[in-house]
Formats: sequence, structure tokens, C-alpha cells
Amino acid sequence: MSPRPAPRRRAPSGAEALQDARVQRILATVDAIPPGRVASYGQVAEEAGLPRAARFVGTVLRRFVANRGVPWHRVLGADGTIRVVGGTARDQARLLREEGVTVRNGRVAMADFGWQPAED
DNA sequence: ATAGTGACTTTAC
DNA sequence: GGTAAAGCCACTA
Repeated sequence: MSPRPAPRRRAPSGAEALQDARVQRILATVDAIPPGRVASYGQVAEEAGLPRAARFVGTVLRRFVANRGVPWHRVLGADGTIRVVGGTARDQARLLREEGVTVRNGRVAMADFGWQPAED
């Protein structure tokens, strides 16, 4: 029989990654965060079925979400801190305030604005 | 296949 | 309140 090269699937990258199921679940989860609410990267990862992939969530958002209708600004660090670096951080704070979320010193009170999927 | 990197998180000072 | 280190996922070179 012809020795075919291993049909091993390489990790999707670039535009292909958008078709990856994991990426889709992450984007869908972020999209599910209601206005006026925020969630942490770890929480998004968990809701997306990727319990410890908080870092990956950040990577996905940085790479693909900027130009799409996904509410990326509702994702913060576990302590409610804006983790984005650069001018984007200012945009995030502005977008959150437009939704009625209080941002103080680059930080949001998760206890008050944290998204609780089970609840709503 | 190994090493480096990051929009993370948790634990320990 | 803060910094440091280690663990974590998956991408990149």
C-alpha cells in the first residue's frame, strides 16, 4: 500500500483558526455576555469548555475580535482589571462606560458587574 | 521537536 | 495594598 504522509492535523492558524471549533466556542461565549456585564478570561474559557485556557482566550481576542461584532471589551482579568496594553485599553474603558459599567482606575468591580450565566 | 511568547490565574511572600 | 514565581493553554519561530 502507498505510504501516505501522516494525515496529522496541524494546529490551525491565521484565518483558518476562525474555523477551529475552540475559537468558535470562545467567540460565541464572549458574544453571550450581556451588555453592562463583564467576564474574566478564565470564566470565558470555562464557559467555552476550555477550563484552563484563559491565555488562549486572550490570544483569540487579540487576533480576531478587533474587526468583528464581538463584545471583546466585556472581557477583563480575573480581578476586574483591564489587561489590554496600549491605547486599546482606553477604548475598552470607554465602551464599558457607555454600557453603564463603572470603570475606576482601569478596574471594574466584578462583584457588581460580573456576568453570571446561570443567573441571566 | 525545542524554545519563546502572551489581552491569564493562582499562590506565596 | 504590591511584586514574584510557577502553572496553564495554544500559537510562533
